[in-house]
Parts: sequence; C-alpha cells; structure tokens
Amino acid sequence: MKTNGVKLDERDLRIIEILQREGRLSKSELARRVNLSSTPCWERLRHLEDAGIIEGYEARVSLKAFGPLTQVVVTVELESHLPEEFARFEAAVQAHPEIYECDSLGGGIDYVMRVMARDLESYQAFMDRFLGSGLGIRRYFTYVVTKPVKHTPPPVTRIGGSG
Amino acid sequence: MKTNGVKLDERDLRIIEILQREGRLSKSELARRVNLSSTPCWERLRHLEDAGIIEGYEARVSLKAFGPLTQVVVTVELESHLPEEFARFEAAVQAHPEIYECDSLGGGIDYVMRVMARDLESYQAFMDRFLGSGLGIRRYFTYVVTKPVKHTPPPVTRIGGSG
DNA sequence: CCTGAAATCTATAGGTA
DNA sequence: TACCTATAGATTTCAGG
Repeated sequence: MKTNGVKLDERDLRIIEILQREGRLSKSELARRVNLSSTPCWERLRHLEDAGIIEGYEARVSLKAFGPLTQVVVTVELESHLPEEFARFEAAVQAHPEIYECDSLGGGIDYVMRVMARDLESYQAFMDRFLGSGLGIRRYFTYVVTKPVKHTPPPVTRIGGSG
Repeated sequence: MKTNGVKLDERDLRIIEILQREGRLSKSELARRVNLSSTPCWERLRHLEDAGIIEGYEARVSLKAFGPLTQVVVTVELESHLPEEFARFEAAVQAHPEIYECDSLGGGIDYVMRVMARDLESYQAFMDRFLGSGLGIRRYFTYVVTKPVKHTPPPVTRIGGSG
C-alpha cells in the first residue's frame, strides 16, 4: 500500500490495525502478534509515529460513567460563504470546548458539529450564547443522540491508499 | 464529581484528561504529572479501567497519510419506525466496516453515520449495495467531508457528572 | 532482521499517617 | 483510606552483527 510516498507493507498495516483498537498494547506483545522480535517492530512503530502516520494515542472514556450527559449533533448553515466568514466561525468553534468535533461539509450544509452538554437546557443555553456571539449563522438544526450504534476506528487499512 | 455512584476527585479527572490526549504515556510519567508516586497513581488508573470509566486506548491515525480517502457523513430516515426495522438497519450497519460510526438520533433524522470510501464513486457503489440489501430506508442525504475543523476528545471531565 | 544488555517502567509487598 | 519507599520482574531502547 502506498500512502503519500511512504510504503507500508502488511506488517505495518497489521501494527496500525492492532493499535487502533489496543492503543496501549506493550511493544513486546505487539511484536509477538506480528511475528517479529521486539527491535524491528519497535523500529517500524517509531517510523509510523515519526512519519505522522500514527498521530497519537487516546484513552476512550465511558460517557455513561459521567452521566448525565447529552450529546448533540448540530448542522450549521452560514449566511455568507466568504472565506472570512468561514474563518470566523471556525475560530469560534475552536474557542468553545463544548464543541468537540466539527467538520466542514459539501452539499447544502456547511458544518456538522458534536456538542457535549449536561442536558438539553444547558445545551440550549450554550447555543444561545454561541449564536449571540455574532457569527453569521443562517440556521442550525439540533439532533440529540439517543443511542450510540457503532463506533470503530476509521478503517483506513482496508479502504485507504492504492492497495 | 459523581459518576454513577463512583466518586472521582480532581486527581482522577486529571489522569483521565491526560490520557484522553496522551494515551500511551508511561505510568511513571503520569504519576509525576499528577504529583503522586507511581503506586497510588497505578491503583487509581487500575480502578478507572476496572470500573469501565476508561474503556480502552486507541491509536489515532492520519487520514491524510492514507489518502486518497473520502469521508462521508450520511443522514438516514427509515420507512418504518418499528423496533424490528431499527434492529435490522443497525445490524446491517454493524456488518459493514465502511460504516465506522453511527448514532441513533432524535429530531426528524433517524441516524447519522460516517462512511469511509476511496472516492465518491466507490462511496456511491457502496451505498447502492447497502440500499439494495432491502433495509427500509425512506431517504438519505450525503455530505462529503471537505475539511476537518476540530477533533478533540469528548470533554467529559469539564461537562459531565454533577461536579 | 537478529541477539544481548543497560536503562527504564510496571506491579507488588510492606510500612507510615 | 490514601499515600509512601523499595524491589523483582518485565519492557523499552540501543549497540553491534
């Protein structure tokens, strides 16, 4: 598989797949799983990290354990599509920790975001403040997450590259 | 902070925050960061894991490194809202690795999903197959992700619980 | 890619407040 | 209960082949 000029073989892909699901696996156990001794496995992993292919590691926390929590998916359309207006909106997104995911989209919606709030009331209070801060939001729609159905790491090793 | 009967103090929350961003930090360095010696820090971490508060660890990979890749956000409405139909749809979601995130929503849309594909053509080919498999999808909308704006871990330690 | 070994980290035992 | 120090065993990292 080719990835922007860097070549990854089956072992590299296997290392990535394993760490996408077991990010804290020891390097020695990882080496065992890919049938290598620990040094070459370690060198491969270091390469994947240094090349930015593996960007970092995250603990996944149980949202239930922190309940009550309300997760909200929000779609946003801006009044204006000037680059300056996009930049202003995105800066505001960065500034608010309650908004923890946001992507720019093509196809009639400008952005989807995920917002974390204690409950619907505090979500609405947050959005009132957010909208009041003078971003040019034409309209937005609110969808409360009622149940997580599936959350897996992005299947890049199956889908991506030219392999 | 209270979390479903388990009490977490400031140090526990700090441990969680650190590992949400640096999931592979060594336990000894983690102990240093929270001003503890390694034993009590290790016990706290073990408790967080055993209690399911920390569910696991994931390597975060660069989607760019695997390019070309197309990420698509899809909203779905089903024909029928019978529990049986929901279950059938959700089982199909589980069965397709291309769909790597899916949440059930309230408010006019039944589901949002994220689909990973090589390009728009293979996305469309995938959706044609998916729709052809006889799930009762009334309609769906496709939004291509044009730019990731913000992706941080869910801010549970700031927002969640009663603290 | 391997072996081997020093530096570091992990997990546990035993003790103090 | 929550913390400490000490330490054996495991792991990580780096030579050298």
